[in-house]
Amino acid sequence: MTETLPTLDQPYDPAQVEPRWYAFWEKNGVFAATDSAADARPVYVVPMPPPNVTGSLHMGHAQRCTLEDALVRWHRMRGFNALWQPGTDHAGIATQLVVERMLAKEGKNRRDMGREAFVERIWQWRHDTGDRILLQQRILGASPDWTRSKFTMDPDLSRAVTEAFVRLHEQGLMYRATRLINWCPECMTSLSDLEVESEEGANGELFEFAYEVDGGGGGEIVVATTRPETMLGDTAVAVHPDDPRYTALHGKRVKHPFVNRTFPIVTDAILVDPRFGTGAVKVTPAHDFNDFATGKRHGLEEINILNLDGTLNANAGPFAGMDRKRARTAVKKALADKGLARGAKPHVLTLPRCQRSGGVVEPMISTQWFLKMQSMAEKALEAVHSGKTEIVPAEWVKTYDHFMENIQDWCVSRQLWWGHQIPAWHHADGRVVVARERPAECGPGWTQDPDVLDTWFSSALWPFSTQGWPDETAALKKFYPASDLETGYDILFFWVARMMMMGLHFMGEVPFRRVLLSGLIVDETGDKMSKVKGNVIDPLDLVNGATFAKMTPDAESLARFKKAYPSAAAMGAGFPAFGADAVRFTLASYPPSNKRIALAPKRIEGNRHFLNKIWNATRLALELLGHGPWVEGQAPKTFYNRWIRSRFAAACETAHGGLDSFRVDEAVSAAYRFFWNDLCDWYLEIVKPILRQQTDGTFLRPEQVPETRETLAYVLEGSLRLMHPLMPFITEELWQRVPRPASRKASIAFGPYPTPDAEKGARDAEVDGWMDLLQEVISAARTIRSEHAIDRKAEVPVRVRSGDPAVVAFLREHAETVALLVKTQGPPVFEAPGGPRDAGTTVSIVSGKRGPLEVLVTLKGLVTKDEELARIDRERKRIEKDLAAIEKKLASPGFVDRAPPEVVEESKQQRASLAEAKVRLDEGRKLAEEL
RNA sequence: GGGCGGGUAGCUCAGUGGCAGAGCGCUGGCUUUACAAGCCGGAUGUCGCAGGUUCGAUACCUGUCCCGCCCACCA
Repeated sequence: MTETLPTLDQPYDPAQVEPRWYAFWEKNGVFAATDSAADARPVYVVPMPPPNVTGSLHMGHAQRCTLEDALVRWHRMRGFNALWQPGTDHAGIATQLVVERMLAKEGKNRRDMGREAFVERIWQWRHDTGDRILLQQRILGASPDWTRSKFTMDPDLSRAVTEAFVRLHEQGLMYRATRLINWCPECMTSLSDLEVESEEGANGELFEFAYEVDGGGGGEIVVATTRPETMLGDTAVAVHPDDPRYTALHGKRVKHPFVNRTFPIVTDAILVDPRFGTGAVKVTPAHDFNDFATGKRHGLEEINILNLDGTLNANAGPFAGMDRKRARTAVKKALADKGLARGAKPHVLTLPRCQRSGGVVEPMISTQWFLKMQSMAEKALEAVHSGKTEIVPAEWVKTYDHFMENIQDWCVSRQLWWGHQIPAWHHADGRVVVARERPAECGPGWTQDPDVLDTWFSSALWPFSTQGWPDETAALKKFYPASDLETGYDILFFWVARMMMMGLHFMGEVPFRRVLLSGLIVDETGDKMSKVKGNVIDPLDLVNGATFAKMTPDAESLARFKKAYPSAAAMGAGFPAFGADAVRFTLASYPPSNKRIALAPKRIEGNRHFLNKIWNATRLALELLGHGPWVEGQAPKTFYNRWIRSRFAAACETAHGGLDSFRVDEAVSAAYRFFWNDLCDWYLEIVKPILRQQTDGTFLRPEQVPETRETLAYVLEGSLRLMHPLMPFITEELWQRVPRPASRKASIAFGPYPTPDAEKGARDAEVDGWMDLLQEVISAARTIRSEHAIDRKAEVPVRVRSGDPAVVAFLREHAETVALLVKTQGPPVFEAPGGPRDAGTTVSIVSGKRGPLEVLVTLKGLVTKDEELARIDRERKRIEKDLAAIEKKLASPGFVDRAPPEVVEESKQQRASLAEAKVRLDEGRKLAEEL
């Protein structure tokens, strides 16, 4: 493989790298899971939330791909039989609406076409576009087992739906009932409670009008309403029993002004709040949930005034045929004409809207199929409380509980054509038969229920319907329950909760062991992405690059877009091709506790730079390593090699902990910091001259070369494996070129993953501590150079003094490194404090655990007296501030007695060190004055 | 009305009962043969506000003010 790879002398270009590897993985069967009982590997299963079959990839999908792929690849590399179950959802209303809109553009509608032709048309469309999203997932590097891909309307999954429905019916949980439901006149279907969204803060008005009291004697009762047209369905006026204003009217009737009927004034303490409005409430049992309940309490008539399309029906008398919106105006005018209007005031209300169409939802009395939820919800509640399923982050448990505890029966029937038709047959005489197939006795005179099931009904079965249920397949045995379910919190009720209930009900076991809930991706200013707002970013535009002109049709929308993404506005004409890895790495870097994830394109750019760093570091390493596998992983003896192995081990530990606890962001930052800050900034810089065997007298350490090569090869190959779940493409590309043990398989995706256990032996706190000290010395000297603007090429004498002989000895050993990284004149000198100090020597104090270190740099002639004095004063100020803080702490009553001894000890040490540092600095100041 | 989350650097966000962090931005220097998509430095914070617990609070508790989200039938 290595021979055929292009050379690395080109700058990293994801477009040249990424497409090559996907086919390679598929060819090598990387994604395949096996349901063979003989396979003894531990199983890891993640059901992918099935995207809408006709949809195209959005930021949320990209996030799903990123997080789930990271978890799946991580397990796969650790030797799990990992199944990421892919598939698509038929998305009932959403799909039907889209196709209806397409038809409308052609001047057609589904009613003219007829059900069969319409459904055929959707199948055709699905056939044309249904794979688009699957291809897009591949571009992101997703690694599900495609051979097991399912669609919710596949024959086997449809069979599972029917089976579930029939069983629920047999068990008395699925029933048909006539009650008030949510109706969307635009979609012309019923909705579940969850599909109704409330638009808060809508501006409406509270309209008041009078009903004449019937039976002579005049008198009236004034009611208030936000929906005046519903008065056509009024069948009572309710007042509070204790309201003295209306006592005289109890038991009387009022006359309807437009239709020929009268209805009672009833007393109801539940419905009526005497302080609100006029204290008298019009009651419309057929079009309001409160009024419906009131009607039941008082035995009121329920008069439906609406047709299914939202126009008024014959019960509306003179207003019949009008649209509900026009009817509202007309009713108000008619009331005014009759002298019954009593004014209106602005009123802020909450409007129920259809999740899909956005239309205002009307409560309507209707006969529908319902699923009893309470007993199922109780089991689902228990499963989380007993820990059978863990919700991560745990803060969602309360939300889950609240939903389950207050759950209402689920209206599952929809008056749509696209979906699973309900397996029930009706006879004209009212008989209903529910069966798996059309029963023989249902001959002529019987018709199948025309309704289809809520799309979420089939989704709720996903963890087991995809594995062959109701048959007892090997896959079902192997892959149920799933291990982790990852999804956005927005479908916790729609999907997760219902899977919990259905899984427990049909399988007698939770559908997954953990639920991992992620935040929602929003624009950079925190607003939800929406086409209307013009702030939607297509993830593939980030992967492949796109001009803003392409993404926004006109100048106005471009301006809106740039406002939504300030950091993108600075990118010029558009997004460069960041590549899938950079997008993924960025999406993985947000902690899941973040409910809203503000997508900052600049952050992707930063991570794209990180990929470049990996690319170039690997180029350098390959140059330093030459050929041949040196990756043995034996414990190194040399200081720097021990240090980088220790750092690598720490990174592995953090990454493992992060991935294990669904803190992928922690794995991301551990990898980033290790690779860039430890490996590139320090280790490679130090090791470069050793491996190049520079012959200028420094770093000629032939005995260290083999071990250093081995270590460099080890951490390089290891860190590529460490990062592979997070950025699969670049790691594969580079891994295929780096020296690696012969035991490795064809792809990095086969692992193994560098585990903390394997690396544990390399952790070395003492080495880490010494390296910290060395880094501080070097930084201090560099800072002096930088502050005095010493030319890069100029060499300066450096002298470091410490009262700790061990420190002096250590630094002497690493004199070459200091010389290299600081650029000293000759070898730096390390000595005990108290020696003479030349005029023109500038000093910086590092006050560490082992007492202060004086870093002296002689700058005679390169620095003025004033500059040096100013610098020393700044440093003195810092030290004084720290010293004051620590003295305050030590002086605070009780600290010495109550704080843990090691904290007290450390503080005392710090105080001593700082105090000494101050003395040294003052000495330095005296000398500087002599400049 | 109930519930949840957030308020930390100019921006996007980590974080911890013991000296406030990252990326981006800003800024000084540097084209040093892995990388200028880079390297070496630097500046920047009443950790929303007020109390409390504590030897010690940005962190824990209470209250409060903003912001966002979810649930709920107030005409």
